[in-house]
Amino acid sequence: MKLLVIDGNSIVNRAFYGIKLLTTKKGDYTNAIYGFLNILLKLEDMSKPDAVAVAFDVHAPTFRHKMYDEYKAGRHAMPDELRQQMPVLKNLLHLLGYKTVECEGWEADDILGTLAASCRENGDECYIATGDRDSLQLAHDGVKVLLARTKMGQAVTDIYDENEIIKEYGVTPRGLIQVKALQGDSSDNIPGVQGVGAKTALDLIARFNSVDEIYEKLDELDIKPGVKSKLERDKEKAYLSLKLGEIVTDAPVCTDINEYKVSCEDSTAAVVEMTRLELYSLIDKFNLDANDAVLAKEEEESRVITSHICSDTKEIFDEIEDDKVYIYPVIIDSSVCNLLFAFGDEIIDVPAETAGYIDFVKELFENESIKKYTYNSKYLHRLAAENGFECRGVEGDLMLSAYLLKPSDSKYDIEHLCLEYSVYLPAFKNALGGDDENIPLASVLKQLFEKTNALLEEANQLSLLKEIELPLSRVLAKMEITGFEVDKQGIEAFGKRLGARIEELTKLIYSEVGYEFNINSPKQLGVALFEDLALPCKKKTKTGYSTNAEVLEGLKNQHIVIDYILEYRTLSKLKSTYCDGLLKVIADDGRIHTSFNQVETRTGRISSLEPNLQNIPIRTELGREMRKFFTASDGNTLIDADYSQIELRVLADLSGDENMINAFNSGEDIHTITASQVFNVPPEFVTKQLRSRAKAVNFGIVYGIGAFSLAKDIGVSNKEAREYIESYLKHYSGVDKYMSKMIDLAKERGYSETLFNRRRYLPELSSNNHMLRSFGERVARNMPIQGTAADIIKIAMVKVDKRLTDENMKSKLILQVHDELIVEAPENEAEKALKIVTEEMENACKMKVLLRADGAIGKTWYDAH
DNA sequence: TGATTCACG
DNA sequence: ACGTACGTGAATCAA
Repeated sequence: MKLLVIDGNSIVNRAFYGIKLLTTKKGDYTNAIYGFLNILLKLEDMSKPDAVAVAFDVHAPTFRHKMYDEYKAGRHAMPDELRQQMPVLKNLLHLLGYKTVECEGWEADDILGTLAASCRENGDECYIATGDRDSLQLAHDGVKVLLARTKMGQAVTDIYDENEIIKEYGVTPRGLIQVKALQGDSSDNIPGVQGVGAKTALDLIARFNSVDEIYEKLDELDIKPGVKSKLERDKEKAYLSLKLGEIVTDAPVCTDINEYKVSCEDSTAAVVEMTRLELYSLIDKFNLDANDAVLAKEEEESRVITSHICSDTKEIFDEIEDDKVYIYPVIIDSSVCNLLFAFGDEIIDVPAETAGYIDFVKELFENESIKKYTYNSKYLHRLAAENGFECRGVEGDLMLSAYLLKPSDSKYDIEHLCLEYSVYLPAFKNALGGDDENIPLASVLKQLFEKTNALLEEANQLSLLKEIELPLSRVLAKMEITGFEVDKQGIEAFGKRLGARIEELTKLIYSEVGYEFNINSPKQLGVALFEDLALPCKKKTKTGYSTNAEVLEGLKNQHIVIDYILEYRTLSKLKSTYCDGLLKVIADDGRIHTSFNQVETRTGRISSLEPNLQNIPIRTELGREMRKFFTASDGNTLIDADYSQIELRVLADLSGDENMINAFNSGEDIHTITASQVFNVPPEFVTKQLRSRAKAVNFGIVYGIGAFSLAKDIGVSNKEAREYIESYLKHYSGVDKYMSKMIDLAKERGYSETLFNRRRYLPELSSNNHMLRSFGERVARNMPIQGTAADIIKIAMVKVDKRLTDENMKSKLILQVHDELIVEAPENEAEKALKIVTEEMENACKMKVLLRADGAIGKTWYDAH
């Protein structure tokens, strides 16, 4: 028997970069798919195998992720154009009857090694197809390597067997492993012997066969003294490298050749997919019949997705089977939407203007036993809440499912999900020639739910979805609709006051600089300060001088204009973002209705937009004034409760550090205790300055600290900062161990996760780029903490809402700011509401440390916080 | 559209 | 040798 094993990632890369971008008419990229299949045919032709296995890496490159611009450098990420093709290619391979092999935590390399070893054992022949020369070491006995490479712009594939390798390199394939052990390989983190490069290593092994033999009689061998001393020095490294470079042969994959026999069971499906991808030439090459596609197309056309506009809403209830219904809301504006109902291939459109629409929606929504599967459940809850009823029985929300599976994606629309989860998105055609693009979107809901649910179950995330995110979407909907009352006149007056002072400052700045310019333009400001006023420039940005507050602070005593500019900046920010910005979004009811985005952050926090109510000023007294305009409406008060040190408490719990747990349970101030321990002084001698430094260290630990940044933050030397961190980790040794464990675990699994199984994939961890990898490590330390805290307050929100409802209260949650909840309560309920909020926050979940929430009551946000 | 700046936890 | 703490959203300028 003969097995062909293909290094899928390596070959698909060759295909992608070797062929110019091709797309279908619709715009889907196909060049990697086209190239891969052509190479596959060529490889089969060369090796004439009885069976074929295509190995892929599961992790790093296939996960899309957002990243900061400064980390964009380096070639770590698979480009989007290629990434999109991966699931399509894998699907097509399956349709053609090929088996793919993937194994979480194992690289394609490991799979190649394992299959090659198994063939050798069983006396089977094996061809390894790859573009990576590292795999040459696998070639011996019946194992040959098909090396794909580019020679003078032409793709060629060379067959390497043992003799061929000896001819080219002068060493055996096993020798190549020895060479690598001496030479090292930075991309695989193999150290090698420092100072020994490819040439020396090859020469040594060609003459003396192996690392072992070299070290056995190092003294007697004819080796240059310089090289000899290097070898002596790095002996341990050489042996470590040998071990690291060892080929894995025990990946848990199927090694039964018979399982890899190619058998295409549904050639029609393959032809249809190739037709959809417009890869017509491949149909012939794979000996498929293009007529299949024509026939299938005819069939496809005969089972067109039909839709009709609902004439009588009773029809919907008649169609519902098994009490399940798939609803796709087509949002017209914030309070109007059409509902598309998907029943098999049939779509029923219920436009908002349908007679009795609201009554129908009410009847459907209030019936808890009809299980709703939808996309954007928050919108369904808004529709209900706006009309004074509830939407019950929501069991699924594709947007939330997709977010939990891949929180780093930026878009979760149905088109993207179909690509991601290999669901065919049919084009819509109806008898009337309509072209409502929403119809096919609705028609694939069921398939997408099937795929995503299986994945959620695999990731243990179903309870996170059902017990936290789904109930939360209803709470968020209600909060959006309730909104936050503001004092419009107050904001206007404040804005005018700011405007007057800004004008004064503008004139002062012009007269100091000597001419008029746009103070808001960092570019013009930079020229004014650093060229015309000749102030010393300390920092530059990509595009010119840096003029941020930190730089300006440093120039404060050099010129009076700096003070004017700093004040100008502060005031114009306040005016434009907060006064003018908020005035624009006050609704007719005198309230501000923010939108909460439940699928944005990569840590599990929610975000607030249009307007963002999570960044209303508080740190300076002037900015804090803004909060006086956020008010309770007539007869009501505001309850504001916030968690005390939730992230550090979460860290204490997750790390199980006894010292930190005791610190919290003692009830003393955590920063003071930390200061006392880190700086080795009794608690009563901890000065304000020491406490504030300890506080910075505490924060830094949560963020994945570096000495440099800590030093900058608290204004001490680099060395001192390093000592603080060391001392901290010595006193909180559980934290130290925990942090290392988090990084190792994330590297091993490819993601980090919270206490409630929220995941964040970290492809950065396997990057060769130092900056990027360090970033991944900091995130691996921070995400479980920030994410668990986010999970906890979400649980608290669901519980608070439930208590307020169950106890028939009029009090309502209106805002969340990460560790803070705000409730608007009738005056006579205030005390009770305060008790409920703090109680539910503190009892959201059981931890090794107590969770503490402090609450207050006030007429305005300013007073209540 | 991307870069810069700054508001929050 | 390298650059430097986690997570967001909005306003503004400049191309």
